[in-house]
Amino acid sequence: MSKPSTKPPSGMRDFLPTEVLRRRHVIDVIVRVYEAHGFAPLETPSIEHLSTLLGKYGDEGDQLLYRLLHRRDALARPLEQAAAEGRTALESELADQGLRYDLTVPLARVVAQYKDLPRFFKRYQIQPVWRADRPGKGRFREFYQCDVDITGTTSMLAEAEVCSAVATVLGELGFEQFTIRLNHRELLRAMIRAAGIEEALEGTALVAVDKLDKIGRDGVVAELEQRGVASAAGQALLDILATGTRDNAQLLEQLRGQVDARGQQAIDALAQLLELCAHNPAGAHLQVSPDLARGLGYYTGPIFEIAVPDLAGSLGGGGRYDDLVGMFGKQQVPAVGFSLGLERILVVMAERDMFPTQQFGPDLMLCWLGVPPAAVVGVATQLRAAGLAVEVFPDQAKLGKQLQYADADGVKARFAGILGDKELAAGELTIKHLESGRQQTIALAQLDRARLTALASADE
RNA sequence: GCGGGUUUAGCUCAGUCGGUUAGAGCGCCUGGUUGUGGUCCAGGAGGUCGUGGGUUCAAAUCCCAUAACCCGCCCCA
Repeated sequence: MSKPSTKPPSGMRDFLPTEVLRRRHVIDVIVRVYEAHGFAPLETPSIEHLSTLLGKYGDEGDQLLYRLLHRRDALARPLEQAAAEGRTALESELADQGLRYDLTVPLARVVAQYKDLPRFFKRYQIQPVWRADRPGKGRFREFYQCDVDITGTTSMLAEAEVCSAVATVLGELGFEQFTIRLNHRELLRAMIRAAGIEEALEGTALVAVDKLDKIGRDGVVAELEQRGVASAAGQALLDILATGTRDNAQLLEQLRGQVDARGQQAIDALAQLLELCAHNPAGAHLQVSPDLARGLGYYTGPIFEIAVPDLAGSLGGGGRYDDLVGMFGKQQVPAVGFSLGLERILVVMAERDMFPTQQFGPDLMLCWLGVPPAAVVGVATQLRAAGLAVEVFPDQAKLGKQLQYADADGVKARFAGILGDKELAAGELTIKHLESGRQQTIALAQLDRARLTALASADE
């Protein structure tokens, strides 16, 4: 029998210590900023009922859901049944659970389930999601999303708050050039109506529009035609979308003249959001983008997407979804949210070398020779009680080997503590600063974090 | 799902026209005698050459298939 592969499955990754520290650095910033905006943490299970997940993301999304087979008898029964009937078992007979595809749908489920949540439920959620997608650059089958959402209000203040949160995060991480592209689902619909495209083709039109910056104007017209949209209507739609100017207010006014009353309402909403964001960190990054469509099916109002130069995909996206909670219960609860893609952020930060140099490794590696192991354990315990992060060298070895290990890549203790029979007898420890090599012997009782810090800075 | 590329030691990679025992650098281990690492010196371990077939006296090298990974496209965070 051949040995199992030691690689993780395609699109999934192991995170070794340095990588975990980088991820943690980013997550720490996100948590701090989200909490500073008044969001509370939420966690939900990795697994949801398929009925919760299906039909929320569009056909593509349904295809990409990881499904979990029934266990034991529940799996065997439908297989036997189908075999007896001379057919293949249906997917729906074999699975009724799946891995979550995003964090928005679980939130909607939670809001529908717990009726005593605050009237405005502001939650953030940082957890992995799974998509049975083909992996690529910055694209994985298991990846983290970092969502902020506000439920219970249709106020544009909620949009402004989630935009503020993500813009602040990116700013604190060191991103300067990023754009929050902004559009409105109802404005898109109005533009499609104005172009004379029938309502049944609205969905396909949206998908095609979303590709504008990739396949170009002719490509979109071709794709629209292929899917039954008359060339003239396609051209008309693109003419509206091409309404172009960098100035957001001016752009909205130009669009206003081309759409009906409902479209104008959407424009009013966007104008109001821009006005609010003029007073928060998002304002400087917002760019009205009539061609922004976004794939997910559940958006109803403003939609956002974060673009940075030199990354094909986005760093995150979001929007308003006033009907999603209602799909789980009788009550309609409006909601808006924004999601940051952790791995996308990490990919760009790695490319641009945006990580601060991170201190890791213990404060002190306890190296010992000629003393009983029980004494080593005792000293380590005493030092930890004094607030130091202490690692003990586990084996009996020459002092040189112990020091070498203490300073090795992936270990990187700041100090070595040398415990020999002399130190033990005197109740002392020889402290060696590994970077400079300087050392001195100090009474154990006097060792604490402050003393070590003083030792380190004395060397500089 | 489509096109292109890669696959040889833990890592980065050489390997000629097919030719004996497959190499280097880094890393790792041991030693250079006592309780002091990073430099230096000497030695050592570690490879089914992605996998399976084929051609050949002989295959890391040529041919076919297959898998994994990477880069584009599509789609998304």
